[in-house]
Amino acid sequence: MGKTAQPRVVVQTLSEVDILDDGYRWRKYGQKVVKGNPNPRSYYKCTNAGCPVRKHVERASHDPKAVITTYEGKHNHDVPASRTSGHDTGAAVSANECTVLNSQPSVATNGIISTYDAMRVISDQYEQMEESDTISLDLGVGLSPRYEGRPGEKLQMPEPNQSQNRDLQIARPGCNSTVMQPALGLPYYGDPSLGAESFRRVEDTAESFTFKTLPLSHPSYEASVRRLLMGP
DNA sequence: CGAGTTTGACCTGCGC
DNA sequence: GCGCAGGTCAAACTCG
Repeated sequence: MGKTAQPRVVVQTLSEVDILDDGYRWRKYGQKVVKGNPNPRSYYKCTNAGCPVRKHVERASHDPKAVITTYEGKHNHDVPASRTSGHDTGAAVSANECTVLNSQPSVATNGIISTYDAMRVISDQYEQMEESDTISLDLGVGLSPRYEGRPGEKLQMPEPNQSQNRDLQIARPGCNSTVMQPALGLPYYGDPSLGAESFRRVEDTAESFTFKTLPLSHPSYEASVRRLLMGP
């Protein structure tokens, strides 16, 4: 009973880079090939002294662009100063309500939302959740180079299913609008070795969140984050 | 020179 | 009880 069930956050990102800048500093401590996935999984610890948070990062087996990052534990410190600039996410969510945010104005610039932002929201949620809760985040990152530098442009995703994901949605289970949408064009959801497994767990463990954000031009990802942090 | 990564070995939990 | 798979450790190495 007195188990230290750490909150778990699953972030699913479409990106060609697997390192997501969530504002914290991480040290890699291992890498392992897991069964059912040809891509190795990397293990990271937060480098902050005394911070127990760990994360592992792996690519979905059938979509090289899909990166699944799982955070375990909760940061007991603030984000490193060099990475913070007191930017306002404008994405505060009431933990007790079903909320759907559109990734627009204050949250996203040019339809871009950063993992950092998402994590801030998640962090917020943490505060209100019991331990052992699991949060699922789904960050779809716009990949097509053709979007880059085209703010305000209507984004036409090659795959129609992805275009449905353009909203950032936060939903609480217990509300009937819980957003658990395996169908939303994320192939790895259907992969028994990944999605199904983790989501089954989500279901019997406790509450879960699904976060969907979209367009994010990955090569300029850091720049985007910086833009978000510092403003134009 | 220090911080971070790489990589193989080791440990542990779980299913058969 | 055994074997497999996932997770962690730690020494060697790399890079800024």
